[in-house]
Amino acid sequence: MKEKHDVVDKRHLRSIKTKQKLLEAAKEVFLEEGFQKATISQMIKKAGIGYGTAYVHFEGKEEILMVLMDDVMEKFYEIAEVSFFPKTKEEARQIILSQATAFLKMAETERSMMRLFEQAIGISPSIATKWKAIREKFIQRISQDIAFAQKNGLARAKLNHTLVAKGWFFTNEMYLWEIVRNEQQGTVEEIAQTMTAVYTEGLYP
Amino acid sequence: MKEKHDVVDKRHLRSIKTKQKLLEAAKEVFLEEGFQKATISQMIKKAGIGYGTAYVHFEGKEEILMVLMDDVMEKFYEIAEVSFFPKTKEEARQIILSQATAFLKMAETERSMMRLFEQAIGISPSIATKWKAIREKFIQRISQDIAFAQKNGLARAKLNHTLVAKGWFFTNEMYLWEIVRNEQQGTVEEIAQTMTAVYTEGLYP
DNA sequence: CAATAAATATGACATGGTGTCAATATTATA
DNA sequence: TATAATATTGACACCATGTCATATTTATTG
Repeated sequence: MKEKHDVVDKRHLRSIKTKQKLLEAAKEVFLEEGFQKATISQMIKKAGIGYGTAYVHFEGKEEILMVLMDDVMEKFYEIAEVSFFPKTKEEARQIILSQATAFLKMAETERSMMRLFEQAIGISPSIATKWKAIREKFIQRISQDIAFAQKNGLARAKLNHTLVAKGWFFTNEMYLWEIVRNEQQGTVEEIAQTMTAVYTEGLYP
Repeated sequence: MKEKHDVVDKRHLRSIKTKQKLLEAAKEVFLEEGFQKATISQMIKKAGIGYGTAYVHFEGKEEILMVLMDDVMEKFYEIAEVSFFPKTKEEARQIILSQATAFLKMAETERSMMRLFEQAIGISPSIATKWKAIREKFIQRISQDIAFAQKNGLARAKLNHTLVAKGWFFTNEMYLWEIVRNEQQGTVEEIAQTMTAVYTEGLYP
């Protein structure tokens, strides 16, 4: 006798496959058309399923994109997790630089998805919330790092660490979008280096 | 005999008044409903004009908001124009601080309009372009100021002034939106002071 | 192995917004 | 007054959305 929890119902399997077909088709349509212009009709046509079926699996375009964004999100969270225990200003600079570089590199490797994301953030509150969570995560993390450096006498103690963290992340984020849009001048490395230089000199005496 | 260029045609006047009525109604609807939910039907109803009339005067929602944004835009441009000829690091800090404060104050005084603007930027490319122009203006201006300070030996010369300018503006801009959304912690003054402290310490040796 | 139940898929339909355009009304000019 | 130019209008065609009664497929029961 087969174990219930290991085997998937034949019909549940059908459901999963339909959902998968839709997700794949949706991704193509999103990338071809952008978030606004993409329609459910295009997706279901490409997936070879019925119109109403899309609404069985998702509440609408937004939710479909939310799911598609999940693995990109995961990568951002990984970057945010990097540990930070510098003993010198120079060590701090290096850690910060490499984290900033990794962050900005995401814009290049995930450009097409991030482009979609940017459009969607402006349109869909639920997707905006998703991005906001990432922002919070980074800010909280950076804030913590600054507090650590301040306790160790490395960073200027009079500065409000939360405000500094926000400011630093904001610069990173805006550059991220700029790179996503392909509007930046210079390489990611150059940008990261310049940003980091001003920031570390500003924060560490 | 009346001068042609001084007198407005009676019918042209009618046109202008209709347009004006529409703009006023549109502003109300936009503020009540937000950019997305606002519809032409609501606006023409409130303005007491016919549906097609809206499309005679504007190409659509976007263009209406563009016009409504113009005076806010003007104020931003004024802030960008402040002259910058510091002779000491401290003098620079003060000028930068007051400009940053003025910039962030805009978020408070024009909150409702800026909120609309933020939504619209995500949705309408033409409005995004309008904002981008402001951003360019500021960045160009800041960039110039940094170059000036570098020439006078006030600012670290090795830094790419355009990249630094962007980074600095980006922090300002993101805080602006945060304040617009009413999500900020602390007062505008606090934020401006902290941002400016890190920035000037980072840029000026 | 029916018969019945449960889960899944479907597309026609109602709704609501957009932008257009032929017709109408108003104002200017001959 | 007749005619031309300008401005306004709302009905209409179009398109996307989300819902729902119906159909189809799979599971279970006696």
